[in-house]
Amino acid sequence: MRVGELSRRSGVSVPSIKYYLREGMLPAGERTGPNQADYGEDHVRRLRLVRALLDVGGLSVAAAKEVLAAVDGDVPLYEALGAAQDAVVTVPGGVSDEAAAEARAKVDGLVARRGWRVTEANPGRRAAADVLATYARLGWPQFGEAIDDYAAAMEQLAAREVESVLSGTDGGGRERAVEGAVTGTVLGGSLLLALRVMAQADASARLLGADPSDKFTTDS
Amino acid sequence: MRVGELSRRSGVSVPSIKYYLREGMLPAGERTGPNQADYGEDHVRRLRLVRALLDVGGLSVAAAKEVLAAVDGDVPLYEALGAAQDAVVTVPGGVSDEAAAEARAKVDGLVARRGWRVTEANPGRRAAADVLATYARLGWPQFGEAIDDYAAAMEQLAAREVESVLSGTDGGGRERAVEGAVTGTVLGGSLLLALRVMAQADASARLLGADPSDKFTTDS
DNA sequence: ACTATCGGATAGTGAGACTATCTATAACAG
DNA sequence: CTGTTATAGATAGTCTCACTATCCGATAGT
Repeated sequence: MRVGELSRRSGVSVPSIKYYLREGMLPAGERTGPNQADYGEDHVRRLRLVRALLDVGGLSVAAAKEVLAAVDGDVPLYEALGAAQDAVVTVPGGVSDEAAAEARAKVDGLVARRGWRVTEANPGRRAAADVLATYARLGWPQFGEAIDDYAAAMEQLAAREVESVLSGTDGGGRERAVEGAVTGTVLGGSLLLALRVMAQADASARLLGADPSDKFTTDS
Repeated sequence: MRVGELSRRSGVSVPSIKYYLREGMLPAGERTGPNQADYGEDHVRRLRLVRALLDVGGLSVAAAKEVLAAVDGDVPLYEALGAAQDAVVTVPGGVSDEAAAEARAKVDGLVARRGWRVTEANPGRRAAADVLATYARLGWPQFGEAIDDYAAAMEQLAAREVESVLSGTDGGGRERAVEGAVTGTVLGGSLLLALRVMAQADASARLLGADPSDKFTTDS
Protein backbone atom coordinates (compact mmCIF):
# COMPACT_ATOMS: atom_id res chain seq x y z
CA MET A 1 0.00 0.00 0.00
CA ARG A 2 1.09 3.61 -0.39
CA VAL A 3 1.05 6.36 2.16
CA GLY A 4 -2.56 7.41 1.63
CA GLU A 5 -3.92 4.02 2.52
CA LEU A 6 -1.48 3.68 5.39
CA SER A 7 -2.88 6.93 6.72
CA ARG A 8 -6.47 5.71 6.42
CA ARG A 9 -5.71 2.35 8.02
CA SER A 10 -3.82 3.83 10.97
CA GLY A 11 -5.72 7.03 11.55
CA VAL A 12 -2.52 9.05 11.36
CA SER A 13 -2.33 11.98 8.94
CA VAL A 14 0.00 11.74 5.96
CA PRO A 15 2.18 14.67 7.12
CA SER A 16 2.55 13.01 10.52
CA ILE A 17 3.55 9.72 8.89
CA LYS A 18 6.17 11.57 6.90
CA TYR A 19 7.36 13.18 10.11
CA TYR A 20 7.73 9.83 11.87
CA LEU A 21 9.58 8.50 8.84
CA ARG A 22 11.96 11.44 9.00
CA GLU A 23 12.49 10.85 12.70
CA GLY A 24 13.26 7.21 12.05
CA MET A 25 10.40 5.95 14.21
CA LEU A 26 8.79 4.26 11.22
CA PRO A 27 10.94 2.28 8.80
CA ALA A 28 10.88 3.42 5.18
CA GLY A 29 8.65 1.50 2.81
CA GLU A 30 10.02 -0.74 0.13
CA ARG A 31 11.01 1.42 -2.80
CA THR A 32 9.29 0.51 -6.06
CA GLY A 33 10.49 3.49 -8.04
CA PRO A 34 12.29 6.81 -7.74
CA ASN A 35 9.29 8.32 -6.00
CA GLN A 36 7.18 5.39 -4.98
CA ALA A 37 7.30 3.12 -1.97
CA ASP A 38 5.26 0.25 -0.67
CA TYR A 39 4.17 -0.16 2.96
CA GLY A 40 2.88 -3.31 4.63
CA GLU A 41 1.05 -4.53 7.70
CA ASP A 42 4.18 -4.05 9.78
CA HIS A 43 3.98 -0.36 9.11
CA VAL A 44 0.38 -0.21 10.23
CA ARG A 45 1.25 -2.03 13.45
CA ARG A 46 4.26 0.15 14.07
CA LEU A 47 2.26 3.31 13.59
CA ARG A 48 -0.28 2.11 16.11
CA LEU A 49 2.52 1.39 18.55
CA VAL A 50 3.97 4.86 18.01
CA ARG A 51 0.65 6.52 18.73
CA ALA A 52 0.10 4.32 21.78
CA LEU A 53 3.45 5.33 23.25
CA LEU A 54 2.79 9.00 22.56
CA ASP A 55 -0.91 9.33 23.37
CA VAL A 56 -1.57 6.68 25.98
CA GLY A 57 1.90 6.28 27.43
CA GLY A 58 2.49 10.02 27.41
CA LEU A 59 6.02 9.74 26.06
CA SER A 60 7.68 12.54 24.14
CA VAL A 61 8.74 11.88 20.57
CA ALA A 62 12.36 11.78 21.73
CA ALA A 63 11.61 9.19 24.41
CA ALA A 64 9.51 7.10 22.04
CA LYS A 65 12.35 7.20 19.56
CA GLU A 66 14.75 5.69 22.05
CA VAL A 67 12.29 3.00 23.03
CA LEU A 68 11.67 2.08 19.40
CA ALA A 69 15.38 2.03 18.70
CA ALA A 70 15.65 -0.62 21.42
CA VAL A 71 12.81 -2.57 19.84
CA ASP A 72 14.52 -2.53 16.46
CA GLY A 73 18.07 -2.84 17.68
CA ASP A 74 19.71 -6.13 18.27
CA VAL A 75 19.81 -5.77 22.03
CA PRO A 76 18.82 -8.37 24.60
CA LEU A 77 15.34 -8.21 26.06
CA TYR A 78 16.38 -6.92 29.45
CA GLU A 79 18.15 -4.02 27.80
CA ALA A 80 15.07 -3.05 25.81
CA LEU A 81 13.09 -3.31 29.02
CA GLY A 82 15.56 -0.93 30.58
CA ALA A 83 15.10 1.56 27.75
CA ALA A 84 11.33 1.49 28.29
CA GLN A 85 11.77 1.95 32.02
CA ASP A 86 14.08 4.90 31.46
CA ALA A 87 11.43 6.48 29.26
CA VAL A 88 8.68 6.44 31.87
CA VAL A 89 10.52 8.13 34.73
CA THR A 90 11.27 11.82 34.81
CA VAL A 91 14.68 12.59 36.20
CA PRO A 92 15.10 16.31 36.79
CA GLY A 93 18.50 17.75 37.45
CA GLY A 94 19.14 17.18 41.10
CA VAL A 95 20.40 19.51 43.79
CA SER A 96 22.78 18.14 46.39
CA ASP A 97 21.64 19.13 49.83
CA GLU A 98 21.04 17.32 53.06
CA ALA A 99 17.57 16.21 52.08
CA ALA A 100 18.92 14.67 48.89
CA ALA A 101 21.59 12.67 50.71
CA GLU A 102 19.12 11.43 53.30
CA ALA A 103 16.64 10.46 50.60
CA ARG A 104 19.27 8.52 48.70
CA ALA A 105 20.19 6.66 51.86
CA LYS A 106 16.53 5.76 52.41
CA VAL A 107 16.24 4.38 48.90
CA ASP A 108 19.47 2.44 49.31
CA GLY A 109 18.10 1.00 52.53
CA LEU A 110 14.90 -0.04 50.81
CA VAL A 111 16.75 -1.73 47.98
CA ALA A 112 18.89 -3.61 50.50
CA ARG A 113 15.88 -4.61 52.62
CA ARG A 114 14.07 -6.04 49.64
CA GLY A 115 17.17 -7.52 48.10
CA TRP A 116 16.47 -5.85 44.79
CA ARG A 117 19.10 -6.30 42.13
CA VAL A 118 19.15 -2.84 40.66
CA THR A 119 22.21 -1.06 39.38
CA GLU A 120 23.52 2.13 40.88
CA ALA A 121 22.53 3.94 37.71
CA ASN A 122 18.90 2.76 37.64
CA PRO A 123 16.78 5.85 36.92
CA GLY A 124 14.19 4.69 39.41
CA ARG A 125 16.73 5.19 42.18
CA ARG A 126 17.24 8.83 41.38
CA ALA A 127 13.58 9.44 40.73
CA ALA A 128 12.48 7.83 44.00
CA ALA A 129 15.12 9.70 45.97
CA ASP A 130 14.01 12.93 44.30
CA VAL A 131 10.46 12.42 45.49
CA LEU A 132 11.54 11.61 49.04
CA ALA A 133 13.82 14.64 49.15
CA THR A 134 11.01 16.82 47.87
CA TYR A 135 8.64 15.47 50.52
CA ALA A 136 11.18 16.42 53.15
CA ARG A 137 11.78 19.89 51.72
CA LEU A 138 8.06 20.58 51.59
CA GLY A 139 7.58 19.50 55.18
CA TRP A 140 5.88 16.16 54.54
CA PRO A 141 8.53 13.64 55.57
CA GLN A 142 5.87 11.23 56.80
CA PHE A 143 4.72 10.62 53.23
CA GLY A 144 8.03 8.94 52.59
CA GLU A 145 7.37 6.35 55.26
CA ALA A 146 4.92 4.53 53.02
CA ILE A 147 7.76 3.65 50.70
CA ASP A 148 7.97 0.06 51.93
CA ASP A 149 4.30 -0.51 51.25
CA TYR A 150 4.65 1.00 47.80
CA ALA A 151 7.69 -1.16 47.15
CA ALA A 152 6.04 -4.37 48.28
CA ALA A 153 3.06 -3.71 46.04
CA MET A 154 5.25 -2.88 43.05
CA GLU A 155 7.38 -5.95 43.59
CA GLN A 156 4.36 -8.20 43.28
CA LEU A 157 3.01 -6.45 40.22
CA ALA A 158 6.36 -6.24 38.49
CA ALA A 159 7.00 -9.95 38.90
CA ARG A 160 3.65 -10.71 37.35
CA GLU A 161 4.18 -8.24 34.53
CA VAL A 162 7.52 -9.64 33.53
CA GLU A 163 6.18 -13.19 33.68
CA SER A 164 3.23 -12.17 31.57
CA VAL A 165 5.47 -10.75 28.88
CA LEU A 166 7.64 -13.86 28.81
CA SER A 167 4.84 -16.41 28.80
CA GLY A 168 2.74 -14.46 26.35
CA THR A 169 5.48 -14.26 23.78
CA ASP A 170 6.97 -17.73 23.87
CA GLY A 171 7.60 -18.66 20.30
CA GLY A 172 6.69 -15.25 18.99
CA GLY A 173 10.25 -14.24 18.32
CA ARG A 174 12.47 -11.61 19.81
CA GLU A 175 10.89 -8.62 18.11
CA ARG A 176 7.45 -9.49 19.37
CA ALA A 177 8.69 -10.18 22.89
CA VAL A 178 10.50 -6.86 23.06
CA GLU A 179 7.46 -5.06 21.73
CA GLY A 180 5.37 -6.64 24.46
CA ALA A 181 7.85 -5.75 27.13
CA VAL A 182 7.94 -2.16 26.00
CA THR A 183 4.18 -1.89 25.62
CA GLY A 184 3.54 -3.39 29.02
CA THR A 185 6.08 -1.22 30.72
CA VAL A 186 4.97 2.06 29.24
CA LEU A 187 1.21 1.57 29.09
CA GLY A 188 1.19 -0.33 32.36
CA GLY A 189 2.40 2.79 34.08
CA SER A 190 -0.56 4.76 32.77
CA LEU A 191 -2.94 2.00 33.80
CA LEU A 192 -1.49 1.97 37.28
CA LEU A 193 -1.95 5.71 37.73
CA ALA A 194 -5.48 5.55 36.36
CA LEU A 195 -6.46 2.85 38.83
CA ARG A 196 -4.76 4.74 41.64
CA VAL A 197 -6.91 7.75 40.88
CA MET A 198 -10.06 5.68 41.13
CA ALA A 199 -8.89 3.94 44.28
CA GLN A 200 -8.11 7.30 45.86
CA ALA A 201 -11.47 8.70 44.89
CA ASP A 202 -13.06 5.70 46.54
CA ALA A 203 -10.90 6.00 49.64
CA SER A 204 -11.66 9.67 50.07
CA ALA A 205 -15.35 9.04 49.50
CA ARG A 206 -15.29 6.44 52.26
CA LEU A 207 -13.25 8.52 54.68
CA LEU A 208 -14.64 11.96 53.94
CA GLY A 209 -17.75 11.78 51.82
CA ALA A 210 -19.54 9.47 54.17
CA ASP A 211 -18.65 11.74 57.05
CA PRO A 212 -21.10 14.63 57.03
CA SER A 213 -19.10 16.72 59.49
CA ASP A 214 -17.26 18.54 56.72
CA LYS A 215 -14.23 18.44 58.92
CA PHE A 216 -11.91 20.01 56.43
CA THR A 217 -14.16 22.17 54.35
CA THR A 218 -13.51 25.38 56.23
CA ASP A 219 -10.59 26.99 57.93
CA SER A 220 -10.13 25.69 61.43
CA MET B 1 11.90 40.38 51.53
CA ARG B 2 11.94 41.55 47.92
CA VAL B 3 12.04 39.49 44.79
CA GLY B 4 15.82 39.11 44.64
CA GLU B 5 16.02 37.43 48.00
CA LEU B 6 12.96 35.34 47.23
CA SER B 7 14.79 34.14 44.16
CA ARG B 8 17.91 33.25 46.15
CA ARG B 9 15.95 31.48 48.87
CA SER B 10 13.86 29.41 46.48
CA GLY B 11 16.34 28.79 43.69
CA VAL B 12 13.90 30.13 41.12
CA SER B 13 15.05 32.89 38.76
CA VAL B 14 13.50 36.33 39.08
CA PRO B 15 11.94 36.22 35.59
CA SER B 16 10.37 32.87 36.42
CA ILE B 17 8.98 34.24 39.66
CA LYS B 18 7.46 37.10 37.75
CA TYR B 19 6.00 34.61 35.30
CA TYR B 20 4.39 32.57 38.09
CA LEU B 21 3.02 35.78 39.56
CA ARG B 22 1.49 36.70 36.23
CA GLU B 23 -0.01 33.23 35.94
CA GLY B 24 -1.52 33.55 39.38
CA MET B 25 0.32 30.55 40.78
CA LEU B 26 2.09 32.71 43.32
CA PRO B 27 0.14 35.37 45.24
CA ALA B 28 1.37 38.94 44.87
CA GLY B 29 3.52 40.32 47.64
CA GLU B 30 2.32 43.01 49.99
CA ARG B 31 2.69 46.33 48.26
CA THR B 32 4.88 48.81 50.11
CA GLY B 33 5.08 51.41 47.35
CA PRO B 34 4.23 52.02 43.71
CA ASN B 35 7.01 49.68 42.61
CA GLN B 36 7.89 47.78 45.73
CA ALA B 37 6.41 44.69 47.29
CA ASP B 38 7.21 42.51 50.24
CA TYR B 39 7.24 38.72 50.18
CA GLY B 40 7.22 36.35 53.14
CA GLU B 41 7.88 32.75 54.11
CA ASP B 42 4.60 31.72 52.56
CA HIS B 43 5.90 32.80 49.20
CA VAL B 44 9.05 30.74 49.62
CA ARG B 45 7.00 27.67 50.52
CA ARG B 46 4.58 28.20 47.67
CA LEU B 47 7.38 28.58 45.20
CA ARG B 48 8.87 25.31 46.37
CA LEU B 49 5.50 23.65 45.96
CA VAL B 50 5.17 25.02 42.45
CA ARG B 51 8.56 23.65 41.44
CA ALA B 52 7.79 20.31 43.05
CA LEU B 53 4.57 19.96 41.06
CA LEU B 54 6.31 20.94 37.83
CA ASP B 55 9.68 19.21 38.19
CA VAL B 56 9.00 16.18 40.34
CA GLY B 57 5.31 15.70 39.65
CA GLY B 58 5.76 16.38 35.96
CA LEU B 59 2.68 18.58 35.72
CA SER B 60 2.29 21.25 33.06
CA VAL B 61 1.94 24.84 34.19
CA ALA B 62 -1.73 24.71 33.26
CA ALA B 63 -2.32 21.59 35.36
CA ALA B 64 -0.36 23.00 38.29
CA LYS B 65 -2.43 26.16 38.07
CA GLU B 66 -5.65 24.23 38.49
CA VAL B 67 -4.26 22.27 41.40
CA LEU B 68 -3.09 25.41 43.13
CA ALA B 69 -6.42 27.08 42.51
CA ALA B 70 -7.99 24.21 44.43
CA VAL B 71 -5.49 24.68 47.25
CA ASP B 72 -6.30 28.36 47.51
CA GLY B 73 -9.98 28.15 46.77
CA ASP B 74 -12.56 27.58 49.43
CA VAL B 75 -13.42 24.08 48.27
CA PRO B 76 -13.79 20.99 50.44
CA LEU B 77 -10.82 18.67 50.76
CA TYR B 78 -12.24 15.91 48.63
CA GLU B 79 -12.73 18.36 45.80
CA ALA B 80 -9.12 19.53 45.97
CA LEU B 81 -8.08 15.91 46.01
CA GLY B 82 -10.12 15.42 42.87
CA ALA B 83 -8.36 18.31 41.18
CA ALA B 84 -4.99 16.78 41.97
CA GLN B 85 -6.14 13.42 40.68
CA ASP B 86 -7.38 14.98 37.46
CA ALA B 87 -3.98 16.56 36.99
CA VAL B 88 -1.99 13.32 37.09
CA VAL B 89 -3.92 11.34 34.49
CA THR B 90 -3.64 11.98 30.79
CA VAL B 91 -6.92 11.69 28.99
CA PRO B 92 -6.44 11.73 25.22
CA GLY B 93 -9.39 12.21 22.95
CA GLY B 94 -10.96 8.81 22.61
CA VAL B 95 -12.09 6.93 19.54
CA SER B 96 -15.27 4.89 19.78
CA ASP B 97 -14.70 1.45 18.40
CA GLU B 98 -15.37 -2.05 19.60
CA ALA B 99 -12.19 -2.19 21.66
CA ALA B 100 -13.16 1.01 23.46
CA ALA B 101 -16.61 -0.28 24.37
CA GLU B 102 -15.23 -3.58 25.59
CA ALA B 103 -12.58 -1.81 27.62
CA ARG B 104 -15.13 0.45 29.26
CA ALA B 105 -17.20 -2.57 30.18
CA LYS B 106 -14.16 -4.20 31.77
CA VAL B 107 -13.48 -1.12 33.85
CA ASP B 108 -17.11 -0.91 34.88
CA GLY B 109 -16.95 -4.54 35.90
CA LEU B 110 -13.86 -3.92 37.97
CA VAL B 111 -15.43 -0.95 39.73
CA ALA B 112 -18.51 -3.02 40.50
CA ARG B 113 -16.44 -5.99 41.74
CA ARG B 114 -14.46 -3.85 44.11
CA GLY B 115 -17.42 -1.74 45.12
CA TRP B 116 -15.58 1.45 44.36
CA ARG B 117 -17.54 4.63 44.74
CA VAL B 118 -16.29 6.53 41.75
CA THR B 119 -18.38 8.82 39.62
CA GLU B 120 -19.09 8.18 35.99
CA ALA B 121 -16.94 11.19 35.11
CA ASN B 122 -13.87 10.11 37.08
CA PRO B 123 -10.89 10.64 34.76
CA GLY B 124 -9.33 7.41 35.95
CA ARG B 125 -12.19 5.52 34.35
CA ARG B 126 -11.51 6.92 30.91
CA ALA B 127 -7.77 6.63 31.30
CA ALA B 128 -7.91 3.00 32.43
CA ALA B 129 -10.31 2.09 29.64
CA ASP B 130 -8.03 3.82 27.15
CA VAL B 131 -5.10 1.67 28.20
CA LEU B 132 -7.14 -1.54 28.02
CA ALA B 133 -8.47 -0.62 24.59
CA THR B 134 -4.96 0.13 23.40
CA TYR B 135 -3.68 -3.20 24.70
CA ALA B 136 -6.40 -4.90 22.68
CA ARG B 137 -5.70 -2.90 19.54
CA LEU B 138 -2.00 -3.69 19.74
CA GLY B 139 -2.65 -7.36 20.17
CA TRP B 140 -1.83 -7.67 23.86
CA PRO B 141 -5.24 -8.28 25.43
CA GLN B 142 -3.67 -10.51 28.10
CA PHE B 143 -1.97 -7.50 29.67
CA GLY B 144 -5.39 -6.24 30.62
CA GLU B 145 -6.08 -9.32 32.70
CA ALA B 146 -3.79 -8.10 35.44
CA ILE B 147 -6.17 -5.24 36.11
CA ASP B 148 -7.63 -6.85 39.22
CA ASP B 149 -4.20 -7.27 40.75
CA TYR B 150 -3.32 -3.69 39.94
CA ALA B 151 -6.60 -2.55 41.43
CA ALA B 152 -6.20 -4.51 44.62
CA ALA B 153 -2.72 -3.10 45.13
CA MET B 154 -3.86 0.45 44.46
CA GLU B 155 -6.82 0.10 46.78
CA GLN B 156 -4.52 -0.74 49.67
CA LEU B 157 -2.11 2.05 48.94
CA ALA B 158 -4.79 4.65 48.33
CA ALA B 159 -6.47 3.91 51.63
CA ARG B 160 -3.18 4.36 53.43
CA GLU B 161 -2.36 7.54 51.55
CA VAL B 162 -5.65 9.21 52.33
CA GLU B 163 -5.39 8.21 55.97
CA SER B 164 -1.87 9.56 56.10
CA VAL B 165 -2.96 12.92 54.79
CA LEU B 166 -5.80 13.14 57.28
CA SER B 167 -3.89 12.05 60.35
CA GLY B 168 -0.83 14.06 59.46
CA THR B 169 -2.72 17.29 59.18
CA ASP B 170 -5.08 17.16 62.12
CA GLY B 171 -5.06 20.58 63.58
CA GLY B 172 -2.98 22.03 60.83
CA GLY B 173 -5.85 23.83 59.21
CA ARG B 174 -7.60 23.40 55.92
CA GLU B 175 -4.91 24.98 53.76
CA ARG B 176 -2.21 22.73 55.10
CA ALA B 177 -4.39 19.61 54.78
CA VAL B 178 -5.23 20.41 51.18
CA GLU B 179 -1.60 21.08 50.41
CA GLY B 180 -0.69 17.70 51.82
CA ALA B 181 -3.40 15.94 49.88
CA VAL B 182 -2.26 17.55 46.67
CA THR B 183 1.41 16.93 47.33
CA GLY B 184 0.84 13.30 48.21
CA THR B 185 -1.37 12.66 45.24
CA VAL B 186 0.90 14.22 42.65
CA LEU B 187 4.32 13.27 43.98
CA GLY B 188 3.09 9.89 45.13
CA GLY B 189 2.39 9.02 41.53
CA SER B 190 5.99 9.73 40.59
CA LEU B 191 7.24 7.72 43.56
CA LEU B 192 5.08 4.79 42.54
CA LEU B 193 6.41 4.76 39.00
CA ALA B 194 9.99 5.08 40.21
CA LEU B 195 9.61 2.09 42.52
CA ARG B 196 7.90 0.15 39.76
CA VAL B 197 10.89 0.71 37.54
CA MET B 198 13.22 -0.68 40.17
CA ALA B 199 10.94 -3.61 40.91
CA GLN B 200 10.77 -4.42 37.22
CA ALA B 201 14.50 -4.21 36.85
CA ASP B 202 14.79 -6.64 39.73
CA ALA B 203 12.16 -8.97 38.33
CA SER B 204 13.77 -9.08 34.92
CA ALA B 205 17.18 -9.62 36.49
CA ARG B 206 15.77 -12.59 38.37
CA LEU B 207 13.89 -14.06 35.44
CA LEU B 208 16.31 -13.24 32.67
CA GLY B 209 19.64 -12.12 34.00
CA ALA B 210 20.17 -15.17 36.10
CA ASP B 211 19.27 -17.35 33.16
CA PRO B 212 22.39 -17.66 30.98
CA SER B 213 20.52 -19.14 28.02
CA ASP B 214 19.96 -15.72 26.46
CA LYS B 215 16.61 -16.97 25.34
CA PHE B 216 15.47 -13.68 23.89
CA THR B 217 18.67 -12.05 22.84
CA THR B 218 18.56 -13.20 19.24
CA ASP B 219 15.91 -13.77 16.66
CA SER B 220 14.33 -17.15 17.02
C1' DA C 1 -4.07 12.87 -21.73
C1' DC C 2 -5.17 14.34 -17.62
C1' DT C 3 -5.93 14.57 -12.83
C1' DA C 4 -5.09 12.84 -8.32
C1' DT C 5 -1.43 11.07 -5.52
C1' DC C 6 3.34 10.19 -4.37
C1' DG C 7 8.14 10.58 -2.04
C1' DG C 8 11.15 13.85 -0.44
C1' DA C 9 12.87 18.38 0.90
C1' DT C 10 12.15 22.70 3.05
C1' DA C 11 9.76 25.95 5.48
C1' DG C 12 6.06 27.45 8.49
C1' DT C 13 2.87 27.05 12.61
C1' DG C 14 0.95 27.19 17.32
C1' DA C 15 1.38 25.91 21.98
C1' DG C 16 4.13 25.87 26.07
C1' DA C 17 7.42 27.71 29.32
C1' DC C 18 10.04 30.70 30.10
C1' DT C 19 13.51 35.07 29.24
C1' DA C 20 14.72 39.76 27.91
C1' DT C 21 13.92 44.48 27.59
C1' DC C 22 11.92 48.71 28.87
C1' DT C 23 10.12 52.28 32.08
C1' DA C 24 9.66 54.56 35.94
C1' DT C 25 10.67 54.41 40.47
C1' DA C 26 13.11 53.21 45.02
C1' DA C 27 16.90 51.61 48.02
C1' DC C 28 21.30 52.14 49.45
C1' DA C 29 26.70 53.13 49.42
C1' DG C 30 29.95 56.66 49.56
C1' DC D 1 23.02 63.97 47.35
C1' DT D 2 24.47 61.44 43.64
C1' DG D 3 25.51 57.37 41.22
C1' DT D 4 24.78 52.45 41.10
C1' DT D 5 21.95 48.68 41.67
C1' DA D 6 17.44 46.63 42.32
C1' DT D 7 12.44 46.68 41.69
C1' DA D 8 7.27 46.15 39.89
C1' DG D 9 4.92 45.74 36.04
C1' DA D 10 4.14 45.59 31.00
C1' DT D 11 5.36 44.00 26.56
C1' DA D 12 7.85 41.49 23.46
C1' DG D 13 11.18 37.93 22.21
C1' DT D 14 13.13 33.14 22.37
C1' DC D 15 13.53 28.21 22.19
C1' DT D 16 11.76 23.64 21.97
C1' DC D 17 8.43 20.52 20.55
C1' DA D 18 5.32 18.19 17.53
C1' DC D 19 3.50 18.68 13.94
C1' DT D 20 1.60 21.02 9.10
C1' DA D 21 1.92 23.18 4.73
C1' DT D 22 3.93 23.95 0.46
C1' DC D 23 6.78 22.74 -3.44
C1' DC D 24 8.83 19.80 -6.64
C1' DG D 25 9.29 16.70 -10.30
C1' DA D 26 7.60 11.85 -10.86
C1' DT D 27 4.00 8.23 -11.23
C1' DA D 28 -0.63 5.81 -11.20
C1' DG D 29 -4.91 5.19 -12.60
C1' DT D 30 -8.99 6.29 -15.92
